[in-house]
Amino acid sequence: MSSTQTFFPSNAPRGMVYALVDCNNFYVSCERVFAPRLQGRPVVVLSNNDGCIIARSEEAKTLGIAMGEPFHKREPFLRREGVNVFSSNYPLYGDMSARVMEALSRFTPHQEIYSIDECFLGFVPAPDADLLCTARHIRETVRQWTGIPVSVGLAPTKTLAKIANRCAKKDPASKNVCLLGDTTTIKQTLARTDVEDIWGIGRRYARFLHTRGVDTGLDLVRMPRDWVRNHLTVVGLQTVLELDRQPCFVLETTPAPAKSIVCSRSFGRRIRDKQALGEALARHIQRAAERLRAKGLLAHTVRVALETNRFQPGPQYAARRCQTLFHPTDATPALHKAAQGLLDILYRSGFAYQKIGVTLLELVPHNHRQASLFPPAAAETGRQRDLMRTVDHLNTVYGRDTVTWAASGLGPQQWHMRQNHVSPRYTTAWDELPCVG
DNA sequence: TCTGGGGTCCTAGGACCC
DNA sequence: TCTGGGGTCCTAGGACCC
Repeated sequence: MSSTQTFFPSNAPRGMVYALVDCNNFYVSCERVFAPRLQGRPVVVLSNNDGCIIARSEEAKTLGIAMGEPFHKREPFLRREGVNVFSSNYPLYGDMSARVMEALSRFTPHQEIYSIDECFLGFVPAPDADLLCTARHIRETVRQWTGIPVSVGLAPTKTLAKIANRCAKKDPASKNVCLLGDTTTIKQTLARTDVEDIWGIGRRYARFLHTRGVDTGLDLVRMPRDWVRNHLTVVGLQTVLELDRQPCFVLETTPAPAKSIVCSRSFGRRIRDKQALGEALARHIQRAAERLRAKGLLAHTVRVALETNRFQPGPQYAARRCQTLFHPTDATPALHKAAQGLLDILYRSGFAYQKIGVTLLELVPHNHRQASLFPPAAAETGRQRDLMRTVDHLNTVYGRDTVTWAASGLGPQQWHMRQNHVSPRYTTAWDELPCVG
């Protein structure tokens, strides 16, 4: 890549127009749909384990509550200010997300669901007025159908669409819709955008860039390409090209197959005992295997990671280790056996553990089982598959963990996570009805 | 007492092979 | 005195995202 500048060429061809639709304060908005009394009041939603604050209403932001703050440090303040606090309720948010995405799919066949609360849409180029009209229509439709407010940013690349979306959210005059179309507008906007607010520039890169006097998007796009490549890797280079209106990130309309499945949780309180760690690990394996089967995949490698609380003073311990299986599998018992073997190797007595996690790697589609010199007996895998299918079916119909493995513990679970402020599963609570008994 | 979880990608360095 | 070089695989670590 040469360092020749292609800084806003006046004859740049116009390709697709990208829209980024982002739900405003999504988790908070979901809670508000079912509790309208929360409108206009400060609301926060906590991470798993009630650890950090991960979503804030505008009113909560105004109170000076930051993203990612530890809940326990802020709890007295939140109480004093009368802030409404919710544990995260992913079944609810997932369901609301699906409704939003369904509404968006009506506007174009070019849709990339980027995250639980964000979606890229692709449109053919059109006059600015028409694009803005479509954006407003999207906003109204989603609000009407789901109750969720969204912002829409439009631009010639995904990275610029992200910036446009940010403008749509921040500038009240925009009414949550913003188009970055012509060169002048893009340039002016980049000059007002700090590098840390650019998609792909995280905290570390931002700090580095500031030390070099690169403070805004406009500063960044003016840097020599080789310099960017050397200091920010090829990914950073793509980001810079995108700021320069050259699309590098295309619309991924079909989701790529998963490459890994992680299941990992902090404990509600510290665990010293290997038996309890084993039970928590067994539970993670169960979850991970369920997700693996739901995706129609087999895992070839299992990884277990174990760690103590890195925020505590004194000696801490963290370790992880993989085991590759002889045959890829989606059977809970085989994955469980591998994971427990890894725990035996990793466990050190005398530590207070904070977290254990499992990762399934080298995932392959289950119908593409690689030809093996020593294939597992067909009858055996058939029986196992039937068993797993039955377990998954029962758990789907009668609720999570209706059928479970003894290895995950039958007594009270000292490792269970905290979740003290959870709202009802308004839209998916059927699996908790008393008739299940 | 209490600091999330689930992902992806890139790079560097070591081991090993020919 | 001289001590290759290129390819691949693996792992760890670092960076980013939501």
